[in-house]
This record gives sequence, C-alpha cells and structure tokens, in this order.
Amino acid sequence: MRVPRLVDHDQRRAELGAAAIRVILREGLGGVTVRGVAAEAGWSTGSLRHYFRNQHELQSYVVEATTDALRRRVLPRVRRPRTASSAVEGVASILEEMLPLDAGRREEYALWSAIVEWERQHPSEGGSVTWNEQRALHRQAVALLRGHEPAQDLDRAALPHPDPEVELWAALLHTFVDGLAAQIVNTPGQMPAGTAGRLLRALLRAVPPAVPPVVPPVVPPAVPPARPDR
Amino acid sequence: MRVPRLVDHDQRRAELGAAAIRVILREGLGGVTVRGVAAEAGWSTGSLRHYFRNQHELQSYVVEATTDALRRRVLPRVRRPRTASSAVEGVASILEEMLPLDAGRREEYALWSAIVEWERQHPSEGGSVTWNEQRALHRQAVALLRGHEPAQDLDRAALPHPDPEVELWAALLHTFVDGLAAQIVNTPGQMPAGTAGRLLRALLRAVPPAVPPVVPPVVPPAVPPARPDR
DNA sequence: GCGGAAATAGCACATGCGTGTTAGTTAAGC
DNA sequence: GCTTAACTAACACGCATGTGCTATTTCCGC
Repeated sequence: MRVPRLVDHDQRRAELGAAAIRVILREGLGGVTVRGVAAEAGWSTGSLRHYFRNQHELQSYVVEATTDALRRRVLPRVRRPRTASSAVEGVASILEEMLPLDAGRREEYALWSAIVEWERQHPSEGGSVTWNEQRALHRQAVALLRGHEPAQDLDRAALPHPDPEVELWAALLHTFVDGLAAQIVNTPGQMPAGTAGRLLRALLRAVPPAVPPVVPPVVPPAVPPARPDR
Repeated sequence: MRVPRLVDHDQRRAELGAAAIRVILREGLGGVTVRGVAAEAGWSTGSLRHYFRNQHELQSYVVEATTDALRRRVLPRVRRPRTASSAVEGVASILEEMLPLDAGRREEYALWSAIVEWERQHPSEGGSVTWNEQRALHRQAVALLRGHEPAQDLDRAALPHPDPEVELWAALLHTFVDGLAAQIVNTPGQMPAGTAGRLLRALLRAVPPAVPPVVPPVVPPAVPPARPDR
C-alpha cells in the first residue's frame, strides 16, 4: 500500500485549538468561525476543514481542549502550598486564583465563560463537568475552613462530604464566588479587586466552625444519609 | 406651512421596542437586527429606519425601554405586602421574585442578562443603573433582616446604610443572589428551584442580627463574632 | 383639488458566514 | 521516475446582515 504524506492530526488540531483560543479571547466563542480560525492560524479554510468537518466539530474540539488546558493551568495553582496567617486567609488565597482579578485570570475567566455558554447551549447528560469540579474545590475549601482532613485525591473531593454543613456551605460559597466573578467582569466599577477580596473573606469568616471533634472525620460506611440538598 | 401626515414617533418606537423584546427572548440581544425586528413588527426595514438611523440606535433604545419595562413589572411585585412567618421568610419571598424560578421570571432574567451584556459592552459613566438598583434592594432586605426601619422611599435606599454591617451583608447577599440566578439558568440540573430556595434561606439565616444596643463589641475571649442560630 | 413633506416599501451593494466542490501539490511506496 | 492517496488552496453558492438610495403612497394645510 502506498502511504502518502502523513501529518499528525492530533498535533494539527492542537495547533488550530491554540489559534481558536486566541480568537475566543478577542471576539468570544461566537467569533470562532471556520474562516476566522483559519486566518488566525495562517491557513486556508480548505485545509482547516480536513481536520474539522464543520463548525460544530471545530467548536466542540476547542471547548474540550480549552477545558483541559484551563484545568492544567489552574489546578497546580490552587494546589500550591502557601503560608497563610489563618485558615480564612489560606482558603481566600486559593479561591482568589479562580477570580478574574488580573489580566491573566480575566483571560481564563473569559474562557471559562465561553465553555459555560457552550455547555448551556449543548447540554450533555451527566451535568456540567466544570460545575462539578468547581463544587469539589469549594467543598474542599469549606472542609479546610472547618478543620476537616482535606480529601487526598480529587476524585474523593467530588463526592458529597459526610458533614452536611460542609455540603451546605460549599454550595453557598460556590454560588457566591460565581456571583463575585460575574460582578467583577460585568460591573468592574462597582466591584474592584480589593472589594472582592474583602467580601470573599467576610463570607469565609461567616462559615460556622465545625463542632468540636466528638467524632473524628473517619469516613463512615459508604452510604451517606439522604440530604435535603441537591 | 404644509404639514403632511404625522405619526407619533414615540408610539412607533415603543411598538418596535415590543417587537424587539420578543426577538430578544427568542434569539438573544444578538438577534436584534434591523431586518429581524422589522419582520417581527410586520414592517419593512426602510420604515423602521425612519425611527432608528442604524442598528446601534435601535439596540440602545430597546435596552432603555426594556429596563424601564422590567422596573415597572418587578418593583410592584417586590413591594407587594406579604404575610411571612418570619423575617427570613419574608425577605426570601421578596428576593425570589428576582430569581428565574419559573417561565415568567426566566424571561425577565433573560432580559436583564441582555441589558447587563449591553452595559458591559457599552459602559456608561456613573456605573450601571441596574446594579445600583439591585444593591438598594438587597440593602433593604438586610436592613429588614436586622430589624432596622425600612427606608421610606427608593431614593433613600440607594444611599449607603449607616450600619456598616448592613452594607457588608447587602454586598454579600447581592453577590450571592447574582450567582444563584446565574447557576439556575446555566446549570439548571445542578440548581433546581427547591435547592435555590433552600440555599437562599440558609444564607439569610447567616446574616447576623443587629446587636442590641446594650453591649456592642465586647468580645469574650475566643468567641467569634455573633453568629446565627444553630 | 393639490403641493409637498413625511412616511413607507423595496431594492442594491458590500461584507461575512458555512459549506460543497474542485484543481493543484506533496511525498511515501513501488 | 511513477502512482496514488493525503494534503493544500481556492473558488462558488446560498444565505444573512447593515446601510445607502430611490420610487411610491399618504394626508395636512392651503
């Protein structure tokens, strides 16, 4: 069999994905057109369409690739060990990594927003992946605040916490941080970085402390009791 | 002087505005095109362009008109007297009027979102009008929760409250409700109406009550500031 | 009546989009 | 060197958009 020139499709697609990300940052997900991305990458539309049959396939790939890229960028940052003067300060500095407080994080937030928009318009069964990951992060944050042992791996943090109070405050905190990020970008005049940080810390201080360790945080048998939430 | 046929421009523009609102609900603010709105209203583009010179003028008018219409629809509802079993319940039922919990309020939220998007892309000096109004509403809510006299008129509520704790919790609550609304529409699977209501009430219960004017901030050793029940 | 300004309807042009098709180019295997 | 499949580039079609321009209709004041 004769094998003509071969190119690495995955690598090509990654190259296109990088160009598409630049387009998203400049014009939003709606600007991710076949022509636009091809021009950004310096290719012709015909070439691009050897790797993506249509616009949906292109956007779908870009959303997936962007999600992965953001994960790889953000996760190490929130897992970075830090010297904090208090639990509140430690958790606040973690959560601030998620807020669009400077140019770099504003870019990341714009990408997250584009992904959320995509997920809203193309709902997948099993719920939003990014939502579940964010919830796990806030669950960890609240557990830390209340003095629980942090979950070892990320999969563990994806499960509901045995302490229902952790679940409740994780939901409250998650929702609040979502709103905070939205206000920072939508009404930056009314929500400058300093105000955002103060509000975040104020809410963290409002998280009630765990009751004294009558029962240490031993993971109980696999079945958590039915919780009112969710 | 000869006066030809005269039509009420304001009334025409209002008619166009109503058609544009229908278009926004169907296709978003991006769908507000000269052709689209004209077709929705049953006119030709040439006619429409006697009242709006270009697309920007059309969208600008629509945003303004929609803001006014929403104000007129929502304000009486949040001011409706209610019989509540508690302060938390009373405030919760007010704030729920702002959440996209049913078809009607989802429509209103979609319109609010379109306005916020417009304001973000076309920032005006003096900050966002809608943001300030929302903040005033939450300020009132927190004041109510803490047992203050409610402000008489709306202009009064637009000013910062003398109690700094009211200002702080108004900001926290405002941000939280923003996030709640966003999650309800963006990830409805993870944030159904019942959960949203429970989270809202949980946060309202976390608002610290006003200290009785007996002993303000005498901090007993090792006891964190006043906390809600439970 | 009727002149004429306002109002209306419609067309034309340039632009940008997704997508289908087609001709040219490249390079591995024979 | 030749063949052939993959790759590249470009064009064409249909559609939608904003906007400028031009007939056509309407109706008040004379």
